[in-house]
Amino acid sequence: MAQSTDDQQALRAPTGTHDILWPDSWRFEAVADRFRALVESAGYGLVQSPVFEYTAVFRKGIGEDNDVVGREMYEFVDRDGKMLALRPEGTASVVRAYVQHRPPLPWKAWYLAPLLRHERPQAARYRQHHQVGIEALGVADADLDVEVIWLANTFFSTLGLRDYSLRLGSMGDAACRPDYIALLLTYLDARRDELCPDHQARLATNPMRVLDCKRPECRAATEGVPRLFDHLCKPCRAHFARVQEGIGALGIAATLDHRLVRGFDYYTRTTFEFASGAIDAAQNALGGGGRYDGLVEILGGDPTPGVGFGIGVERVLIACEAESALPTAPPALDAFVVDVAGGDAARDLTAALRLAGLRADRAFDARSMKAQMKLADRSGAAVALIVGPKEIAQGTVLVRPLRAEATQRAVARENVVATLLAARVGEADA
RNA sequence: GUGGGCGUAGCUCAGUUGGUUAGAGCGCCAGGUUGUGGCCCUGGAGGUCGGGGGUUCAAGUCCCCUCGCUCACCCCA
Repeated sequence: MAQSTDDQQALRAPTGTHDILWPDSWRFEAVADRFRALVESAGYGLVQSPVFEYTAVFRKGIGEDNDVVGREMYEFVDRDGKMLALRPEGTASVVRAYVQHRPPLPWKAWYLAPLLRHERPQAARYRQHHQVGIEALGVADADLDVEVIWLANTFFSTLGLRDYSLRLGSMGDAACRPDYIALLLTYLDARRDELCPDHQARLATNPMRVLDCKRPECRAATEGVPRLFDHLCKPCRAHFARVQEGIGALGIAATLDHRLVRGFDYYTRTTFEFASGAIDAAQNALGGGGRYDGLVEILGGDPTPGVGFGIGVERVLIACEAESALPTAPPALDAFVVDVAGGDAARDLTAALRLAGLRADRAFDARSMKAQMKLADRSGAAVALIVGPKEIAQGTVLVRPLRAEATQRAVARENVVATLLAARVGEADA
């Protein structure tokens, strides 16, 4: 089983991981920045938790009967003999941090975190991906569920995405779900032989997952299955109704789906999932979440309600690409210094420009003027600042526009920074 | 964990029934212009043909194994 990595494969990114190079990395940052601005506008603060935790955090939080914990988690024993796991999911870590530090309630936190799961990679699914998410603890009010869903929806819409949809469901709570599961088991036991093999085996451990099965045999067998929506207890029914009312009032379209059973054990009441219609792959879920009123207690805290979501950044980027929704041009340089007089000017000018808040780069290695001009052009800079022996003698710099048909002109060395700053302000006003 | 497809230059690919020193476009470097980018022209660098074994006078090409990538199932963002 244990295979050693040979020299060749040891020198590439591990299976299912990808380097994100410039300028793609800029798009990633742009998405993250939009998310930060949005959730901070709603009172959420950044929480940074470690990429690894004691294994128990995930085993207890997410539940043992789950592939993410059962067979996909990167687990290891560290040099002190501690059982650790790389974070496969965002919520458990954040809730653990809450339990450990007891910040005042309500506590509204957001995160951007790499998640690691030993899955078989495929289109739009990787062993390391990133999620942005929020978790709000200490509030049972359904209006907070509405706020959370609104934030996810608004994130997508302000990115410019159009082709996505929201499914909404309720998982009930400790008062009504056991009764429903008993009802469900009665129904499914009579049709056990019609289910797919996986779910015949899973009836004992997690019967509700059958509802989410895509196989035709399970679909057919659960055609007339009792719906949890029809068996919610009174408080759950009122909560669900208030959530629907709230998102409807905010103009968010949702499809009620009694088969929406999300993967983690901790969900209670509200669950939701956003899927993109633009992603040309089997994996098209953008993100999802819900309420988890029992999770804090499971992880050792006092009973505390919670609700949140996680959104896959890579999936959002794929959707943006498919819908041409995100600008792909990174910010360009303001100036590129071409120095054919020994390099002192390039050294000093770039330092001065950067200190003034301008973006500036230069060539090295005393390359030919032609080579330096090519680099200047390729850099995307607005102007080339040319310094040769003649300019040194005159104390000037040639400012040559690269993006427009305009003539170059000599500017006194000490006025270069001010000239470029003025030009940039002029552009911003235009 | 299961199944399908694919591995030739940094990238996208060609390579004819096995037959000389393995090619193109783009990109990169240099020159054409001894002070000027883009367009054009010329030249150059860059390849253990994923790796190993086998068949053969001869393997990028055929066979086996292996590694990797990729798509799908399971599951998940």
